[in-house]
Amino acid sequence: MGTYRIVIADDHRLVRRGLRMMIESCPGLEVAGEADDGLELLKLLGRMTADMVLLDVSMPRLRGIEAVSEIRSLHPGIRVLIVTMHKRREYIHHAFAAGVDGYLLKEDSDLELISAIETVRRGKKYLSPILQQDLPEELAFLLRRGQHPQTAELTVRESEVLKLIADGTSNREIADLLCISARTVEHHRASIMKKLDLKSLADLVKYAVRKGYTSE
Amino acid sequence: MGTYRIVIADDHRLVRRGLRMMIESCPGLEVAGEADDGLELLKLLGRMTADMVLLDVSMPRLRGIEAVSEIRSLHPGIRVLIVTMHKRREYIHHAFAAGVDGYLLKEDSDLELISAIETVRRGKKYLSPILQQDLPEELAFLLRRGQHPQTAELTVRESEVLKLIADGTSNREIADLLCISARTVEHHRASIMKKLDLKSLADLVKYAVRKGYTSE
DNA sequence: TGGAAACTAGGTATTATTACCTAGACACAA
DNA sequence: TTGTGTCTAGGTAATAATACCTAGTTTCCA
Repeated sequence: MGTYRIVIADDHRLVRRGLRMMIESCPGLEVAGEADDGLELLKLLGRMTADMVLLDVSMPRLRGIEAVSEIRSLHPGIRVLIVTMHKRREYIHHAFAAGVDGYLLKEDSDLELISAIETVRRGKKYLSPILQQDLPEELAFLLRRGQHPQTAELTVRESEVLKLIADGTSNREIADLLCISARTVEHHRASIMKKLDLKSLADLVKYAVRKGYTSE
Repeated sequence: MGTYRIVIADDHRLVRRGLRMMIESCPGLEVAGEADDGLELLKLLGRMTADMVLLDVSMPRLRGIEAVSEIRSLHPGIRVLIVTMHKRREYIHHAFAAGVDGYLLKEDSDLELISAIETVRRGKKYLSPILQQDLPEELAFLLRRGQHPQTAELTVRESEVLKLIADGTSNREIADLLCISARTVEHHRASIMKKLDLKSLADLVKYAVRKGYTSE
């Protein structure tokens, strides 16, 4: 049997090049291809075989996390290891919910990269040691079982409120627009923050922008 | 005379590692040290000699661009090459205004990296070929002369405050971080809103994200 | 050597947000 | 039918932000 074939998907060529050098310095591992966004990756996987994908979650066009679902359904045998700069709990949740096998940070060492690849290769879940401190019990529990945690889904009403907040509308104004009391808006707001594990209005706005709730 | 000594400053160890491998595969170049944020970098430069710094502009603590001014005044002989994912014109303006010698993108190739290092080493300005298309005439003109374009309506202090606000830091916390009174932070905040004609915190956060003041 | 701009910080008052509760009406599913 | 979840809305309190002021110090440039 041959070497273990890895595909690298990251929008930065320098980063791909660096990862390739690290991986290929390791006997038994081979970089079978590179893609610079999610669509490229899917095309690539359609015309070649691979054992594992190293995936950055912040790529243009098809975003990493969304690409995972596609890979899962089209190529269920391929293991997916996220390699990213994002440390937010929400990201980790989404990733494992989408079915990834491992989650590594770009601030981890090259030794940790190889360790992550080997762990995932053996069929185990992997999470960067940097993120394992103060891991919520729920996620830790599910990780141990290789199951997927629930992702936070916003209700229709919460989405409406989120959009308005991210547009700079105050609770009072939202209340008038939606013809509900300001207290109810406050309640929705609090629910959103809790569900998404957001600490500040700034986080909420950034989340809304990333997820396309805002017009710009 | 010895090899050309380069220091790498980037908050992601995997990226540093990759850059180091690429640089060290090139005879005559040596990686003399690594730093994972601006403060570390300045400490490092204080106790060793280096010829060039490879700098990511989105590091925590001391942001890359601000670190450049420090390097410029403390170690005027050291060349600074920015290596970043940011393609926005404001970033490039800021960088050259702060006195960097070159600006490379993470999506450039490893060959381009070496080419950039060699160009800057010879005392010439370097800008990633990806960014050279539709370069505004003003910037092109100034680049040819090695002069610095005008930047930003925001002051240095205001930029610091803006970044912190957009990261979800409260006025009270910002005051503690910057060792000034909360009133002063409020003043800066108001100035920012007025200067940029922003109506809400949400607008401010979106502006900060667009302009790259935040890390994500 | 003026003057402008930046950074600092205080006063006062109003408005907004957040953090804790409780709780009724309604829909939908086990 | 008995939950579960959503949407609604109230109480109370503390904390944060905003909108108006004034004003001293420093820094830098014309």
